[in-house]
Parts: sequence; structure tokens; C-alpha cells
Amino acid sequence: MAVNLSALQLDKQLCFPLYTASRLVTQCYHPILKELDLTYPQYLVLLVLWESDKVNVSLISKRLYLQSNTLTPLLKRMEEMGLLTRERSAEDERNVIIRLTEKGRNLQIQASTVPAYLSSQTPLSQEEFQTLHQLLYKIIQHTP
Amino acid sequence: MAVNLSALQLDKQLCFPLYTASRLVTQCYHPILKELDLTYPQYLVLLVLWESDKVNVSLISKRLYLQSNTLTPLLKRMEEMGLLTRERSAEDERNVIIRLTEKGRNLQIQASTVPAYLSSQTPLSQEEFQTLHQLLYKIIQHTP
DNA sequence: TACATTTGTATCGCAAACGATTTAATCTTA
DNA sequence: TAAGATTAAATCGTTTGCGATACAAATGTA
Repeated sequence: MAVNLSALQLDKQLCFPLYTASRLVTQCYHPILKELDLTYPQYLVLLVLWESDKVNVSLISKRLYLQSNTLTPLLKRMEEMGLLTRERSAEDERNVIIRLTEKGRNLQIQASTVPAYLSSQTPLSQEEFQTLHQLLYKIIQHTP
Repeated sequence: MAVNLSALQLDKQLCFPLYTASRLVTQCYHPILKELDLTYPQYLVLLVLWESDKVNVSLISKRLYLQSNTLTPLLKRMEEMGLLTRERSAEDERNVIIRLTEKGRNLQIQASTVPAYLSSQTPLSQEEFQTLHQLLYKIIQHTP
């Protein structure tokens, strides 16, 4: 079989624009999250907890597609910051239950301006946004 | 102004599917790049060099949207692996010139199967691929 | 009850990513 | 040409992200 080297061009890849757009968009979050003293993955954890508090690490793992070896140190840091508590479940001691503190809950009000700020930074129309959103979830749900 | 907390739902964000799809797709690369003994960002650097060898760090930085504090250790590692050389330019000593070695050049043949493997993993049609590609570049080029 | 397996979490080590800062070389311009 | 600005790359410190591994509790099974 003939070797096709032209497929190796940077601008033909899907991975590269995905990776780059993700990094650049995350960078856009940086200044506004800095005011809340949060990193981007910490913000994602809070998004989960604001929707459903008092969950184990597994649930956060499933929602964010992040493994426990990533989440554990992240959650410990957030515990030190006073945003949440980590406590072994009494019923099933394999579970560690994460609960928002008062401080963690209150942060939701301050964070409520974040999505609007970010969509104001986006060059996409409402329709393009929807299309992109749908295509990305298609990839996410397909990937094992 | 009333505070709108519903915008903080995880599945309404654009950032999150972008971030997750990027991570999951990069993970798809892992097994095949492991056979070439490359990480994903190392593969990206090679994509640049296979297109244009003998370039300074700045050019790689511009093409990949990565800063020198990310690239310098990455390139040093690749130098230790014997994939490339790093040498100060004689004309302008601020520049460090990156050149592929024989080994680095030869890797292109082995890597030529990577794009086909990955597009076989993708659930997207040709048309969806193009749409996604275009929307992502719209974001990339818009972001400062 | 003893033993193996599964499940959930944690630990370790490495490679990115990036903000902030530094160093050195080159360019500008007064 | 000397002072200041700019540019290129490197350094430092912190946080992610993940593979590999370890470990304890819970569950299944002989």
C-alpha cells in the first residue's frame, strides 16, 4: 500500500483544533475564575455539586469524565479552601461523600455571571453554538 | 438584576463538551502513539516539523498555540530521545533552531497510519467532520 | 467460614499547560 | 553610540491528567 503522508498535515486533523479550541476557551475562563479564586476543573466540580450536592466521588467522576486519581487531589485542595467536605459514608465505607460548605454554596451566586460573560466572548451564532454542542456530545457519547 | 442560576448547568456550557471531547479524543490517540513512543503534544510538534523542518521555537509556538514554557521542556525531551536537535542560530542568537534527525524524519512513515486509524474511530460523517472543523477554527481564530 | 473477585478510592510518578518572571540578544532612536 | 524597548527562549512554581499500582471494604462462591 502506498503511504499517504498528506493526511499528516496539521490543518487536516480533527484532534488539533479540538485540543487548541479547548485550551484557548479554557484560557478565556481564567481571568474571571481567578476573581473567584477557582481553577477551571474546580469550577466544573462546583457545577456538578450545585446541581446535586452530597454525592460520592464516583458520581463526579462519571459526570465530568475524570478519573479518581485526578479528582482526589483536586477535591482535597477544595476541602482545604473550605469549599466542601469529604467524609466516608457510614453505610458503605468505600464511598467518600462530598458535600458543599456554606462558602461553596454561596459561590454559586457570584459565579452566575460566568456563562453570560463567556458566551459574549464567543464568535458563534446561537445556531452554530447548538451545532457545535451537538457534534461534541456525539463524540463524547461515542467514545468508550 | 435577577440572578439566573440555570445557566450554570453543566450540559448548557460550551466549554465542558469542548474540554471533554478534546480529552477523550486525545486518549484515543494514546495506544497508537504509545507504539511510536510519543505523547500527543510530541506528535503535534512532529506534525509541524514534518511540514517545515529547521524552524525556531517561535514558529512551533505560533503553529501550535503553545508557549515557550511548554515547548522548551517538551523539545528538550524530544532531543534526548534523538528525534531532533536544538541549536542556537549563529545569525541571531536569540533563536533556537529545531531540526529533525534521521530518526525523527523516519518516524513520519510509521505515523502515516495514525490519521486513518483515528478517523475510523470517529462517529462523525464526512460532512459533520467538516462542520466541526470549521466551527472549531472559527473559535481558534477569533480568540485573542 | 475461607478465599477470590469486584468496587471505590488513594498514592505515586511523569508529562503537559500556563502565569509570572528572568536572561540575553537585538533593534530603535534620541 | 548609549539608553530604553522589544523579542526569543528559558526558568520557576502550581495545577491538571492519567497510567500503574496499592489497598480496604463489600460481595460472591465454594
